[in-house]
Amino acid sequence: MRAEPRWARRKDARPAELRAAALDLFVERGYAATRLDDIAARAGVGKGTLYLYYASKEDLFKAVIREGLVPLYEEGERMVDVHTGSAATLLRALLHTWWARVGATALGGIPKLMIAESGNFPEVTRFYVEEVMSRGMRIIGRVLALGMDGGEFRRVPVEPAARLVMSPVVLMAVWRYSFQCFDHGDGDPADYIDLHVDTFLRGLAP
Amino acid sequence: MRAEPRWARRKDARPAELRAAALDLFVERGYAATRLDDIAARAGVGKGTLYLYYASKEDLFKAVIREGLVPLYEEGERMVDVHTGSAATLLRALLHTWWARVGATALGGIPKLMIAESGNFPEVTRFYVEEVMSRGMRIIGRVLALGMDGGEFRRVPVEPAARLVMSPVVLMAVWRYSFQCFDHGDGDPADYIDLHVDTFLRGLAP
Amino acid sequence: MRAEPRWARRKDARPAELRAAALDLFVERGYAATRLDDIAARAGVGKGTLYLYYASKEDLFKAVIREGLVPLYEEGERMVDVHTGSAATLLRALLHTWWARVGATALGGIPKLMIAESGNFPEVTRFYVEEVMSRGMRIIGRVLALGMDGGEFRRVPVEPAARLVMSPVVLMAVWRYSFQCFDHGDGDPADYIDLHVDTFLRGLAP
Amino acid sequence: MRAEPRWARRKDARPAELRAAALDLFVERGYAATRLDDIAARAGVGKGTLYLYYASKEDLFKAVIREGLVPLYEEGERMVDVHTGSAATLLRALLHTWWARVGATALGGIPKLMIAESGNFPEVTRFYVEEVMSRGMRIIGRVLALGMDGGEFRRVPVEPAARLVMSPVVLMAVWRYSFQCFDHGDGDPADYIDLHVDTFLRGLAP
DNA sequence: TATGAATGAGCGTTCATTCAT
DNA sequence: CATGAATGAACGCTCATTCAT
Repeated sequence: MRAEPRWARRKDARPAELRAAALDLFVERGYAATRLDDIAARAGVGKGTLYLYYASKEDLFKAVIREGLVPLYEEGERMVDVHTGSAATLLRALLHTWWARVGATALGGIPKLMIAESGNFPEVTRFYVEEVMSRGMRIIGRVLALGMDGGEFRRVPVEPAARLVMSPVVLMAVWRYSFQCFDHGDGDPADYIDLHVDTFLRGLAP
Repeated sequence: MRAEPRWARRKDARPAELRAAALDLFVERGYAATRLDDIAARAGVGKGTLYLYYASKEDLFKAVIREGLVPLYEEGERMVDVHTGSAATLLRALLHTWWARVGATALGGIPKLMIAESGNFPEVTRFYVEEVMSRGMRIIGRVLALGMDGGEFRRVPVEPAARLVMSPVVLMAVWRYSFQCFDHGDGDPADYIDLHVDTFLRGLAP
Repeated sequence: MRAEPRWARRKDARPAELRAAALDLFVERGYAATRLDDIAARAGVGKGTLYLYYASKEDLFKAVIREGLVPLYEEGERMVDVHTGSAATLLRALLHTWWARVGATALGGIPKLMIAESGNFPEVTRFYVEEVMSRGMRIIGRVLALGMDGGEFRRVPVEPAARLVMSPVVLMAVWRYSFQCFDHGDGDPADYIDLHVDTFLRGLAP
Repeated sequence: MRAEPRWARRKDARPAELRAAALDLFVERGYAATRLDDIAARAGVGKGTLYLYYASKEDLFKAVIREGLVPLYEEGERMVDVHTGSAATLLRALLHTWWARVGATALGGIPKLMIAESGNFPEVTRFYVEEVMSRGMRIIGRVLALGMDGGEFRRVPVEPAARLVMSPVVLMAVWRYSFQCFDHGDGDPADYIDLHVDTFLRGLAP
């Protein structure tokens, strides 16, 4: 009388599958324009099944945001914790890693999604700002402070500078989901990031 | 011997008033979540009045985008045409002007709006990409090319570099409409732009 | 200081012009599907002008019905009053006259219109039934009674027989406005009426 | 061990129930003046349920027409196929049957409905003319030809004669739904049909 | 657990009616 | 008299949510 492993596995995986389907469609069409029917269909379940895992459409949206990026940022913090080389190297690594883990994956849609829906979900927006955005900025800020303290960078206000660092990669991720199909001129994201880091590091030279 | 009937003035001004009200609400809530009732109420007219000027909600949305930024970009092009000083000065002036005319005004919501709704309006997205975004990039690109040709900047690929220039200010405008109320740490936008230009110009020094 | 004759003439003619425009459109599209804008446009006046002559759409509809056929039926009654020849000849003349004056003109749409809208306008339907339909039946009935009294026709119940007489021509008028464009097989209405009268009179031979 | 779920039975029966409710109201008030709320209420379902079976109000209307009379006309054709007695007997039987199956039932409203709405639904009007009206005429026409070929009737043009046969019964059905409540003088429909057939057959005697 | 038929509140849109000109 | 801009009640249609199976 074993439990059925196949079903059990599906049952455990369901929430993540549902969130993945929801994220895809929310990012593509926006929250309001996405029908639960479509999310259910994309996840390969019936419409009612959604309600076994999430109490409402809004609840599903919140879960998409909450479960999305937080784990990755913990990894980012560890990267800074254990780093021993130059701040410049770390900065470059962090941006490339962010792109590989977020910008180039479906998670890259989350910033676009939050930008679009912030006005309608104050509670989850506060969560996103505090637990994701600010946290990311703090990671970058730590690296900048490290470099400035070590004489590697000239002194600039940390928080605005951290925004300068993140802006190009965040906006590239956002554009990727918004204008990619109409914008035929983009080269390799890695090259773009390197150009950005090169220029920024020169700009920060003491 | 009246100068002109009150109505005529209203009739001429109405479309712009309606677009302004629509832009405010579209930016705040997103296209789908904005009710025409609310747009009409904010514009101080009845719901049916909207349909005297725009054939549908979609039509109104398109007008908001189409009539919004194009005139300003023509002005930007003229700024480059007539400029005589250094490319660095021009670049700084363009960004500050963009912020004053777009980022700090209601028009600053248009990038956020297009980011959010691009998936649902391919036609107007194409327009926005071609007539607004690409045009803005071309303006910046001309300045960068100017500086590189004049030995003021080191040689870098123009198009990605133009993106780097615009990213922080565009994203600041987007954030202003999305996360401002939750993000208590931002300083003066002008300072932020100056920090960006300073760093970027140093980074581009030959 | 004469009154302006042109205007005065227009002013007097307006109600009839408006009713004519309304009849055309009511017959073509039905009452509910006809917009007052269209009626006004067809009559060549502004939308508000309609309300100078008729208090509401419903009022206009009632006028269309009330002013439409009544005068013609008075003429029909006189035809019977003054007739001296055989009942058969009179019957044939009445049907041909009805077709010429009603069936073949715009007035032929009134039966279709009343059939369609009777459920929504009980008051005007009662008027139509009593002042138009029943009156027409009474005219035909008088002719039949004349023929039966004179030994020209065999005795049959007058009222149902009168309906039999009118049915083909009324239905032809109705079809003309409903199915004409899809029904390519109809010959000359006059031949149809003659066939009807011939057959009916034979059928009524003593 | 249930035979079948209650829902399945309902699901199969629903379309016919909805069409029946729609026919009643369309006939009573006309297409435009009938609200979907009322149709749903009469069918005992919620408003949204309609859209599970018909894509739009127009679609429902078309189904009402398409599914309404066609099966009956197939039966009519079989009656002619298998008949062996006189054409006169067959003609009388066909009219009485038509009245019993169509004129006296809710289906009798369909001719009224098509008359009223033909202008707004060209496509379904074409269907009705070709698959219902013309087909009915052809059935009657076959009987007339039969009688003429057998020497039972004198020779007359078949198509107009078929219209003469149908006009009184069709118009009686139409009137039943339009003027019944205001027209207090009608006797037994069967008597009316008999009078019609008697007269018409005498009129067609060789 | 999973389903999808059923629901009805909500919104985009239309159009008869009003009224300032 | 005549106009047409403005209005808002009304209706077709959608879709998040429920619940019997």
